[in-house]
Amino acid sequence: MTKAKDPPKRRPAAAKSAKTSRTANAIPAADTETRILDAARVVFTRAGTAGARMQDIAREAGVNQALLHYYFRSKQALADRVFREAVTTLLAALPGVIRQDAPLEELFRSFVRTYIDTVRKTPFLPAYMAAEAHHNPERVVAVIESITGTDPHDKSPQLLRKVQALIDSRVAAGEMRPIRAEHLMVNTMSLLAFPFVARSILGSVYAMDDAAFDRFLDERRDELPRFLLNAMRP
Amino acid sequence: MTKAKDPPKRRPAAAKSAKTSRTANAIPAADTETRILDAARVVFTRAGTAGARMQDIAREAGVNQALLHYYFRSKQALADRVFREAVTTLLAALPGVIRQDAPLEELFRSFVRTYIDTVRKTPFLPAYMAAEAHHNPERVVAVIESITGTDPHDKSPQLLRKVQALIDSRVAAGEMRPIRAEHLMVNTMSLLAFPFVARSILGSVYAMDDAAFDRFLDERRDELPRFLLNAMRP
DNA sequence: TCAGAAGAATTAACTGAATAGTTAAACTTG
DNA sequence: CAAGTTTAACTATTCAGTTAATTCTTCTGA
Repeated sequence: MTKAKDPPKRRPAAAKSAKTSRTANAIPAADTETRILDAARVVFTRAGTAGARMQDIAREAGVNQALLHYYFRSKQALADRVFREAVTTLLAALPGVIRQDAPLEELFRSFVRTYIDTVRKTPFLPAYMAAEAHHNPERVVAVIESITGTDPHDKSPQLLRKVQALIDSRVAAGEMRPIRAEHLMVNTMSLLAFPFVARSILGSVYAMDDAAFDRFLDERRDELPRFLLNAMRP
Repeated sequence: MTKAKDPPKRRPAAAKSAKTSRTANAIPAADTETRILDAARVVFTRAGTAGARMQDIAREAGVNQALLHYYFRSKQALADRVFREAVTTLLAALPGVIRQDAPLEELFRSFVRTYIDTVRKTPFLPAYMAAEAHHNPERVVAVIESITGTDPHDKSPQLLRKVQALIDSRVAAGEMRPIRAEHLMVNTMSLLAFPFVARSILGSVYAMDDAAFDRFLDERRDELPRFLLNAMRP
């Protein structure tokens, strides 16, 4: 495809005195690479990898199109970079370690709060990731593998067994009713992620603007732990 | 954009005797228009409108690329047709009339069964629709409006109030705990739709193949009504 | 302290490939 | 043969990526 030379990229010279003219765009002139990446994030998350145009990213960043290639070599490379960041952010929205002895109520609340509070800052990421994952499933495995350093194919059954063991001990203690780990995990993720995935639909069909969606999320921070806890009562 | 002539399309002559040669493709030769539409459905739902190529659709249908334009005028028109069908199918997956006096258990069960049993026949539709809706939100309103004949902006608050009234009466009867209609509806749709939207992720990360997903759905038909009913206990 | 060289950053203009869409002729069938 | 259908070959456009020249920044040494 593209030539196999080593990357032409060098670290841009440290500082940059006040930009004199920024093409019809009075942005405080951040680092160019950063501006491109920000622009790419906007355009890719809105239009998807296939729907995005390099020209649109360049315009959004207020730079020449050649600069995108100068800094990121190819559309694919730029898209991969943005996608990888998105996955990283979304993985970070799940509490990494959970206190196994904490009351159920606290567990659910911690999950809900961490997720909602993280993702609401970039509310279109889940829809973007879902779309990309649908159109290009292999990419997800590759990216997760390169982020976590482990093949999710190996790790996920392990996680599943661990969660199942946790559930089983709670069930034995009479704290919750039995359920398969798959379902509890999928149910939790469904309740957390779907409203974000369907954000556009809520917006266009239910006329839910940003403010209304924000209120909706505020309510949800309280509603969801209650909902989940109730659902799991013995 | 494209020229504004009236559509060149005519109804294809009724029948068609045995196709002699079908380009490296021994399909029983259905109606050409149908074959194209089937192919378009496959390609568009997999790759999305932006990612799909007319050439791929032509190949999948086993016809010349010019035929796609002969029957459907433009890529956009074909894409719209496929998207409209998808929305129609997904709307049909929601029980239209609900028996308002039925026990809660039956209501939830009917919702879950209708949705799962309908959508499992075309398990990639929700992911496709979510992706398209995300990349092109206005399209959803337009299509729903043209299908139902009413602006969803007008109809959705009405539905919301109706559901809220139903909830309130059940709450008064001591059958369920109070909840805002928005949340109950979003929660239900989340639990139903998300596993389909995340189908690719379940497949690639959790190595869930078609058979495993089918079993998962079978379990879910029983698990979800229980989960929802429990969650709503007073 | 400043000329000017070296290299990094940026641009306008271009190229080539992919791809949607068109046309005109050939084929099929009632 | 006539209307509808199908095809091969073509055109036009869009778009990722390249090139070569230009401007900006930093550094060197007299």
